[in-house]
Amino acid sequence: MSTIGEHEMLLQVPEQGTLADLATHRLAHSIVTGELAQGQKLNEAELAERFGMGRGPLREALRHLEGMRLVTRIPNAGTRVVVLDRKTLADIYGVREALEGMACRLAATQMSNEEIANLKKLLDNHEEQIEKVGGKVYSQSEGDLDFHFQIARGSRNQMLMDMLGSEQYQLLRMCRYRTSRKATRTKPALQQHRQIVAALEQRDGELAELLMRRHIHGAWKSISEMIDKEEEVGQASA
Amino acid sequence: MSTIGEHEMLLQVPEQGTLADLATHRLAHSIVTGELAQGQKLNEAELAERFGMGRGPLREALRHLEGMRLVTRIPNAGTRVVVLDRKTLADIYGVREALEGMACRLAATQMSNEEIANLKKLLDNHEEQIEKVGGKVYSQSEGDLDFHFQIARGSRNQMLMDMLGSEQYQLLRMCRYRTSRKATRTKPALQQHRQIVAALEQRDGELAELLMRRHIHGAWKSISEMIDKEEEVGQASA
DNA sequence: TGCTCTCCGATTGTCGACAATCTTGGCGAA
DNA sequence: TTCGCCAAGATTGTCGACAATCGGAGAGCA
Repeated sequence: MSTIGEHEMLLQVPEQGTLADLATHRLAHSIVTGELAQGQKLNEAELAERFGMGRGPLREALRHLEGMRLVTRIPNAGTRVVVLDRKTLADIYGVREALEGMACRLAATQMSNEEIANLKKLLDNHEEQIEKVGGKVYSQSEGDLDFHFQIARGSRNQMLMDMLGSEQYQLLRMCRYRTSRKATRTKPALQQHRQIVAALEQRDGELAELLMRRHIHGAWKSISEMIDKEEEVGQASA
Repeated sequence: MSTIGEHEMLLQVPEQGTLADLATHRLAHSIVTGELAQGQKLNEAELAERFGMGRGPLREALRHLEGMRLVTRIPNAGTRVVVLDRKTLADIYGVREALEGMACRLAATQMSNEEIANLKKLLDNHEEQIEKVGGKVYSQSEGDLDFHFQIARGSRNQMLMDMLGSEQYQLLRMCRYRTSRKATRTKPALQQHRQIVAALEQRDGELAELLMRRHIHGAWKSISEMIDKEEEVGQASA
């Protein structure tokens, strides 16, 4: 239907449900955007007061976040925001390559013509935003996530969608926020996205998988280099 | 080190931690083994009393299980054991094919010679158990899970290990319990396992991945047929 | 001066009770 | 008879207080 606001799906936003769900959402957002620093300790009482709720719901939220791997919990020692070191990111991107490649292969046979058309429109919007000075880098990054999520959805594999989109894989978004501010590599990424859509249009699953794997592999190499540089300046200033 | 008792890793058993962790463990076990039927509603007060704890820790446990996808929770309407229908199982096995194939490919270059040797011993034990009337089918099934988990560990990819082993993927064990009582297909499965280990010994990642994918694909076909038959008799008796 | 041990504050873990919401059974009207 | 509405029971959601445990500051001793 609509091609805009789809990334709402990535974090079922309204959360009209329980306070615990609300807290989960707010905390996840704070962690993903870096508002809460990596490794920072999360004080239950303090957070509960800030959110205007008791500690019960908040503890449930922390348990939920633990399941999402956004926090680490040690009994009797508190909960901390997860730390994304180089090895962890490498592992994530490796898994992503396998899962998103698979999603692409399935999507090539499962997506409707209309869905593929919408995907093209999404890329058009994306390009438009890039043209006007990159728009806010924010929406650009989220737009990219939209693209990947739409393909995951196109696979018609619920487990895959769960792992790549709705909950399990928030770590990715976290990584994006950390790295995508540099906002390099958007042009070639868009080009690769178009290639992938073309493969989907031709219903060529093998090619689509190959292109997606290559795309993600390239993204990882780019991010990896970025981390290297950051570590260098980190070393220099230390 | 030891090749026995390794499947303890699959459900960090001791759980000397909090009551919530204990409840998580006990509930997960009950669900996986089928002691709690699929779709059954979980009453908080009742379970809390049975486990001799308050509702607080129990609710945290349910939140954790929700993250593991072992239960489904609907606000103000309670928590239910997840239902593994045919589509869900198909999705799971599809994802498994991608992830375990990847694990195998990585393991071929990452595992030490000693680890591979231990893997062979594991299969010897496995064969022994099959010879003596199949032993308890239980340990046989768990032994198979051990095999797969050892390879996941051999990938040296923590995210992969998490997804395949320690927490996220309990659904698989649940499925095993439901289907493996029939205990067919153990001989060919063992044969395939040996082929995989041989590929690992030769450090042939591509071959190892291919064999693992084929192995899992075969397992799904076998289980799929089993479900078909069950549905037939179900239809007949209805 | 440096190390250890102890005690205290802070934080987490747990419980019981209360409020909000949903479900169900019964009653009355069309 | 059947449909819809209402009330009572049951269940979930939430809160505040208490107990258990941990980390750290400071005193005491070598």
